[in-house]
Amino acid sequence: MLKVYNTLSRQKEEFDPVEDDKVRMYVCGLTVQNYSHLGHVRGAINYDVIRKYLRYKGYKVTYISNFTDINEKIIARAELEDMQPMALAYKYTKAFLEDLENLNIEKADHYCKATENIDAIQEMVQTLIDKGFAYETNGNVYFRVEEFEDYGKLSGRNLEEMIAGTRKKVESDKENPLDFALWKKVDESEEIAWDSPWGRGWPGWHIECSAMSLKELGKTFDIHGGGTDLIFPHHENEIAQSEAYSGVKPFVKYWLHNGTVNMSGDKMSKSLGNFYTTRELLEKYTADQLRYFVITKHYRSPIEYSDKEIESTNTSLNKLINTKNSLENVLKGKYDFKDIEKDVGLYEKVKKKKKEFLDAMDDDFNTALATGVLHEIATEINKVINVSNFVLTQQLYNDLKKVYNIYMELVDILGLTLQGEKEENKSDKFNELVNYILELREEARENENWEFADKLRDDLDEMGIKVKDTPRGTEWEIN
RNA sequence: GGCGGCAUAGCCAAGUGGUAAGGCAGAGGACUGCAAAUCCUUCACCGACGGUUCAAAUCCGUCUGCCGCCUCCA
Repeated sequence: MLKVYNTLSRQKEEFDPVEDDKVRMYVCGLTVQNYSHLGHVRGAINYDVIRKYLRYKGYKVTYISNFTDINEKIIARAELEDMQPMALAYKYTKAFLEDLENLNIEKADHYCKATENIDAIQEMVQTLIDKGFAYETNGNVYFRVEEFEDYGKLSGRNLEEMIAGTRKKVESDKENPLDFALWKKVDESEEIAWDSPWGRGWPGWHIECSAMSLKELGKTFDIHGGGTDLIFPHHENEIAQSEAYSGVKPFVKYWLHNGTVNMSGDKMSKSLGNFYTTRELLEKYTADQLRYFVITKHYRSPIEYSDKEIESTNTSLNKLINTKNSLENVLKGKYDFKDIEKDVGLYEKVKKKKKEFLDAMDDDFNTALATGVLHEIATEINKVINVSNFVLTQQLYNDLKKVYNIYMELVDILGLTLQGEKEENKSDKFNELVNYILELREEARENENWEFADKLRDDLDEMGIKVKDTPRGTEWEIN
């Protein structure tokens, strides 16, 4: 039974979607004003795994995400880069989609953009005004938070306290300092703006997500995800305007929030400037390495990024890769079967571990625990195939094949490939050549010409080809 | 100041009532011509102080420290 931690109730709840076999989820995307960074990627990886696991559980998952492609930040950045705002938004939208591709993160089923949903947004704003939940003043439209009795239910705040705690007096045309903008008037000189019943302007930040998720997923959908830093005000406001608009509660059944990525003690963010872009990271690390770094921590915990830590998890990941490679080498069938009775019970052990893995995932997507189980499986496999007296029987071969399938099935859920860094460089000719060199080395070893044998190995190593004399014979890989 | 969260070995990190998964680093050993890979062994008085309980890392209280949000943020 799957349990998920719901920010709304602040506890784990049994997952029970609106429709039995379907899951509709919406994940807040980003403002496409710059290249994405690890903070965005962390969330994207978390929800990618969640989506994969839900699908594994048999749900048909609809995954929607968005791009905020018009606001002050985009305009400001466009000026900086001397581009048209729309062109800038396009540039970084494209860049982000490329990043996802390079990270082996599945694309959303549909991405919506604020600028393509102005009509839906305006319709929503107008309805909120008609219902008395919003008011227009001086070309701005604000949501009247006091009209919405549940305001604060997601973030655990109440209006009185918040008003009392308001830091400074904002002189504005709002009735209440906590009222938030649904529609923002913009200066006449602004090239990009839309006409509306309230004057030329832009959508407020929160309204786009409400309008688009309602449009794509309906008045009540299952999962809404985003970073913990979006709980207030963004998601709080989404609830208020969505439920006020539709009259249907709840807007979302399960609110999921992933932790932030910190660096040197502070949240990695564009405004603080302490971030690595995804592109920078991908120059140094593989998609698997970044993903593994992320999923060895629980999705709700904050992560402290450091090069040292990611190097350490890379070593850990290598063990999983090595196990896969060794297993594949065995299954390639170049070993003769010995006709003896020998059941090492590997398959049974791995089946048990698989259940542990799935239990971990059922417990609020505990990928940290699950990867631990994966390591235990790898150790069990290594114990069988990496021994000096390795004997392959038909029965063991069959078991290893089943075990391999389980191993990769679980690895797939996590979205890992366990591909070595440059597997694609292995062409047939290349394989042939390396194997030929290793034959020469084998001859040298038989003649105890260690010097030459080691030279071949060292030279190959320098070219990035690692040679290993395993109990099963010599194997090699690119790294 | 308000709201929320966290504090587990040198480091990272699971674990929410029955005396601590996993990984990195370290130490010792096995295997190897030497390596690499792999395996085995070893490595925690669970921030402090009280309380509840037969039993607490796990529940309650106080304290200390850290983080997020309250302004744009994944």
